[in-house]
Amino acid sequence: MPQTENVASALGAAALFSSLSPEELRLLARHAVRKHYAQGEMLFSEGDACKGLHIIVSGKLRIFKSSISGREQVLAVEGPGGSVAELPVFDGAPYPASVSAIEDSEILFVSRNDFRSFCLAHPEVALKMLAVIGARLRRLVGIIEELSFATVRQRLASVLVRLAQTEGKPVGEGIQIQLPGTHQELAHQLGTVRELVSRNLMRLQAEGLVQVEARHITVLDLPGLTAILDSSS
Amino acid sequence: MPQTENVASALGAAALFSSLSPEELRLLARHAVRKHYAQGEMLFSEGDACKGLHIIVSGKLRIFKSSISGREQVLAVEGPGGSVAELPVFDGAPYPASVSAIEDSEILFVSRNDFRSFCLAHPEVALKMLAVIGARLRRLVGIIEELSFATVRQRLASVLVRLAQTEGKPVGEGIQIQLPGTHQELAHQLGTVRELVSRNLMRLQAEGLVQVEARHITVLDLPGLTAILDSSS
DNA sequence: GCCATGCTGCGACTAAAGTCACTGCCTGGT
DNA sequence: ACCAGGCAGTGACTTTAGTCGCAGCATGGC
Repeated sequence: MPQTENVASALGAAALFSSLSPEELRLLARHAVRKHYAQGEMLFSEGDACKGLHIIVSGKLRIFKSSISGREQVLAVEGPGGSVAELPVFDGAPYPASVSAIEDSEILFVSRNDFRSFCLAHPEVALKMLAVIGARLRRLVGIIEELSFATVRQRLASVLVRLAQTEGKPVGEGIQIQLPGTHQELAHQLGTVRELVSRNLMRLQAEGLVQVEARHITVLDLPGLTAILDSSS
Repeated sequence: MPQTENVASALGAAALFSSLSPEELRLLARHAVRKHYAQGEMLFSEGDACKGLHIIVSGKLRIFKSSISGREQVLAVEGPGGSVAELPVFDGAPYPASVSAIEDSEILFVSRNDFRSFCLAHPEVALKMLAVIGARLRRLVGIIEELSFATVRQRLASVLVRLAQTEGKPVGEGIQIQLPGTHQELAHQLGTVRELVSRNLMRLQAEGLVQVEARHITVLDLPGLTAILDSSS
C-alpha cells in the first residue's frame, strides 16, 4: 500500500506530528482521508460543529472571521505542514472562525474521534498541540496589538517590512518583494478595506519609500519604512 | 504544617489543578510561594523573562498590552482560581503581555522549573493547560472580532449587556449593574480612551437606554441595547 | 478581436475615533 | 475646614477610517 506510505510521510512533515516514529505515522495515516480544495473554496464556516482535524499537504489556507456587513479579518494563514482546527477538535466546541483555501490545496483530514483516540495513545502529541496553539495565541496577541495601537499605514508598512526581511530579493535600488495576493486579500489580513491598501501603497510610493508596479513592490528605503512602525502620530 | 494545608486547598481551587488529588496538591504546595500585590502594582512586564506561574487566590489581575503612546489594551481579567503566564512558563519564551493587580491580590507563585517538573510527573495537568489556553484563545479571537468590526459604541453596549446578564440586579424600572472600574479602566478594556467611554455612556442615556449615576448604571432597555450590537451602521 | 470580469486607482464625501484644554465634583489627608 | 489629586463631563477640533461611484486596464474565454 504505497499510498499509505505517502500519506504517512506527508503527516510526518506536519509540525503537530514531527515527533512521531514512522510506524506511528503509518498507523495514523490509515485514518487520514485525502481531500482537495479549489482556490476560494470553504473548508468550514465559523459556528459549524467540528468534524475533525485538517493537515495541509500543499497549498495555503486562511483562517478568518467575517462580519455581517461583509468585512473579513484574517487571523492566520497556514501553509504546508500547518494544521487547522486543532483546538475545537480537542475541546469539542464549534469552530471559532471560518477557513477557506487561498490556493488550490491538498489536505489530510482526520476525524475528531480518530484523532482523539490517537492523542490518548500518544501523549507527546498533546505537548505538540500546546506548542502549536501557544504559537497561535502569540500571533493573535500581535494582531490585537496592531489593531488597537497601529494605523492602517503602520500595519501596511509592517507587512512590507516583514516580507522584505523574509523573502525579499535585493536588486539594484532596493529590495524586491511580491504581494501575497490581491489588495482585497491584503486588506482582509490588515483588517481594513481595499481602498485604504491601495491609497496607502500609493502614498508610500509618493514618499519615495517604495516603488509599486502591480503586485511587484520594490522597497527603496527599508529604514524609512521601519521608522513608520513606531511613530507616535 | 497547617500552612501547607491552606496553600494546597487554595491550589485545588484553581482551574489548572482541579483534577489533582489532595496529596498531589500538598506536594505542589510545598513549592508555592505566597505573594501579595497592592492595587495597581505590576507583577511583571511584557518582554520580561518568564520566572514562573502565578495562581490567583484572591483579588483580580489584568493582562494587558501597552503602546509607546501610553494607551493600553486589556486582553483578559482573571479572578480567584485563575492563573497567569501558563504559556510562557511552558514554552520558555518571554511574557507576551504585562500583568498588574486591579485590586489588592493574593497570589501563589510556582517557579518555572518546579512547575515543569510537576507537569512531567502529572500529565493530566498538560491537558488542563490545553483547556485553559484554549479558552484564552477563544477570548482573544472575540477581542479581535470586536476591534475590527465593532464601533466603540457597540463594544460598550456589549459589556453593558454582558454585565446585565451576569451580575445585574432587577430593580423597578430596569436592571442595575455596576461598572467594574473607572472610565479609564473600562476604556483600556475596550481598546479606546476615557472620553469616548464617557461620551458614549451619556449618549446611551440620552437615548433612554440606560440611566447613569456615577458608577451605578441602570439598564432601562435591554433589547434596545442588544439591538446596537448588530446594527450595520 | 471583443466582451465580460476582476483588479486597481481616485476623488469626494461621511462618519468615527482620538486629542486638547478646561471645568466641576468628590474624597481623603492634614 | 481646606486643599490636592483623581475622576468625570464637555466643547471644539484634527486625523483616520470607511463608503460610494466611477473609470482605466489587463486577462482570459468565446
